[in-house]
Amino acid sequence: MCRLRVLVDLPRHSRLDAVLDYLAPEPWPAGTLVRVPLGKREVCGIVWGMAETPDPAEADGEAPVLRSVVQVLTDLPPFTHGWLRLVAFAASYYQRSPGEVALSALPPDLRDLDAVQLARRLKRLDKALATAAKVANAAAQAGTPERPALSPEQQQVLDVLADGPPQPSLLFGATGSGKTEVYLREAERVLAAGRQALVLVPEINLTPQLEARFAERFPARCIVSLHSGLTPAQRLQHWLSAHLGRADLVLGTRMAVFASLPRLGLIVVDEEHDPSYKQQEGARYSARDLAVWRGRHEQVPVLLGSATPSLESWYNAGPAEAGGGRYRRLVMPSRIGGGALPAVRVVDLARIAAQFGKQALRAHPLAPPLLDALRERLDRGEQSLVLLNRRGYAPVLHCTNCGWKSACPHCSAWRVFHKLDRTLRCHHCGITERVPRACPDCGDPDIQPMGRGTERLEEQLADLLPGARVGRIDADSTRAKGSLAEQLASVHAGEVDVLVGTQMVAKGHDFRRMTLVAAVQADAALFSSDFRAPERLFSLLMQAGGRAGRDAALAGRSEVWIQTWHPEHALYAALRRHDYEAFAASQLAERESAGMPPFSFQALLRADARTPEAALAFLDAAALQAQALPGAQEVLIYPPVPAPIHRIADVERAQMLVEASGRVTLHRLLAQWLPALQGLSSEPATRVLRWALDVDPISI
DNA sequence: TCTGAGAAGATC
DNA sequence: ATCTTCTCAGAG
Repeated sequence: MCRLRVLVDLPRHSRLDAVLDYLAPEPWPAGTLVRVPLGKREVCGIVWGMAETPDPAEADGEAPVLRSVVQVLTDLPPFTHGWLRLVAFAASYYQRSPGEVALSALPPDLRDLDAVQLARRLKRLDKALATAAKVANAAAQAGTPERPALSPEQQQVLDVLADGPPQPSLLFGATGSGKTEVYLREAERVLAAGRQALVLVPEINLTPQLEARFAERFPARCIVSLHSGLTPAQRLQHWLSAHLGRADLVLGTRMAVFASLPRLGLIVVDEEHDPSYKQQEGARYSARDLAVWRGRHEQVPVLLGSATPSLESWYNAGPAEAGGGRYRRLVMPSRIGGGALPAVRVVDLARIAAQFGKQALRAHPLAPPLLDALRERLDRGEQSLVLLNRRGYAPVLHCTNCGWKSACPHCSAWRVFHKLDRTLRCHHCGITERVPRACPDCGDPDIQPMGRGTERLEEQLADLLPGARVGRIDADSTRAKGSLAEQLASVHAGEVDVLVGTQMVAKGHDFRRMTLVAAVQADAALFSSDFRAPERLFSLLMQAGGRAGRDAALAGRSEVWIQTWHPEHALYAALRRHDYEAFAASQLAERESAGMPPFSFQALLRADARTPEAALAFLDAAALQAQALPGAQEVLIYPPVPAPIHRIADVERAQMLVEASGRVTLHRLLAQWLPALQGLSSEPATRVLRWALDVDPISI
């Protein structure tokens, strides 16, 4: 008999570390999948290692009586050492149990399978792969697909990438500069060497088109996707193909960073700046950061691509003297085909108001010159995109008589008016009600929408541009499965002249005949309390601008219009010149003088409770604990504050920021703090509904 | 006294 | 997380 240390899915705050000891008749290597008894249940576990002594129960009666492993899933090769190390690192860095990290990285279906069911699935997978291989072979016979000639910049980047030991690189390439072609060539090199490539994208929506491009380029290869939009069975099949080394290319969202890849040879993180790479619940990991770590430790190149890199990455790719030097910086400033970047026009709303009267601006959502520009596109048969990052008809309704507003009864937020189904919906807790006929407070029937969302903008544009076909793409219009693809296809087919959309259309989609992109209400982010808001705005506008003039022939007359009350703002000035570098430099200078990331490292402790007092009391007590820990002098603990939206679904949320100048300092404190926090949450005086620690938070 | 919701405790 | 045991209020 030997003792196996096994990872099971237990959250960290159960004082066990989610590594439990079990007996097995023979030893199994780390990474082996097993089924073990846990309380009254039988659960999936992963062998983490062998325990030192054979069985302490024999030596001393105090030790727990060990239970036996029920089943070993021998049909599945064990996880690689590299994968296990990734799990261990992620668990310790983000302060979760390795069991939770490991098990939540598996497809849910896999966790429920016993050996017999697994064998059946594997057989079916084998058949499916054999059929796919036949198709692939036939495709390969038909000849190798044509590859576009490389631009000098692409060639140069690829030359650098081919040179030297594997390392992380930041590919800073303008929209339309052909970053995807670089990914394809790098993948080609790696595949030819018999390795697997992992490609991460920020959103599920972006997988189909990228998958199509890879499939077109590598018709003989097995390509699978990995994201939460797959059916459980698909997800298991795709995951298994990767784990068995049968899939050559794995394309997925942040969860895919944990894909088991025995022959991993390359990791690409496309749009690396995108906040979606940060997991916002459970183990709050950054898939981009884990990708970099994984690449380093598996000695595999990591390619981070973006036209507007995160300031963290930009800094890391900067000169070593300035604290960077961690990533290689690769630059592709020009668009493929020599197309110019669209001209950026900043519309000063104050001047428009002076010129046309405030009334005109109130009645019309768009400044008259912008409206003219839209008409111009319409006359030429070109398309326009009008961006508004707010869905629904109006963000709030109000009563003109008594001042009532459509507050959500459960959240500290307004309910949004959706005209299509005449509802008031809270975008935070989801509560949906019919719009009242009259003011619920005073009975006055005159309740009016305030502000505007995409629905209203769509309606107003249809009014202002008679004859134009106005379409709208946002989370509401694409709720049904497949409807986003359908609507995008209709835009591509030229069935829409003016497209209204939220940020979901600003990302990645290629609209060939689009020559105008307008952001009508961008200013809010300029004065947000979140220090990352300007970075996100710049990136959104840059990316949106990248939708315009993708067709080199039309690039010359492509424009980005931005309506603002603050035309002098440095962000817009940099945007006008397409000058990310200047923007980044000014932001970094600001961050440095304020001691904010990337010049410091942060963690955010969040607490949810029934009352704001309880949430704050927990955090206050937590702060006292932290201050008593060794090394606390090197860590800055901010006072607890209510969250930006302090109440959601009748739960009060508060948070407390902790900051240190070094990763190690911060980490040392967190590691000691966590057990103490567990103690706090079991004391009546500081009891909360939930608490969570967010390491490297991206929204504060 | 009985019952059931919710808290507390354990999981190798 | 999930399952069991405990505990205390309110019904019978």
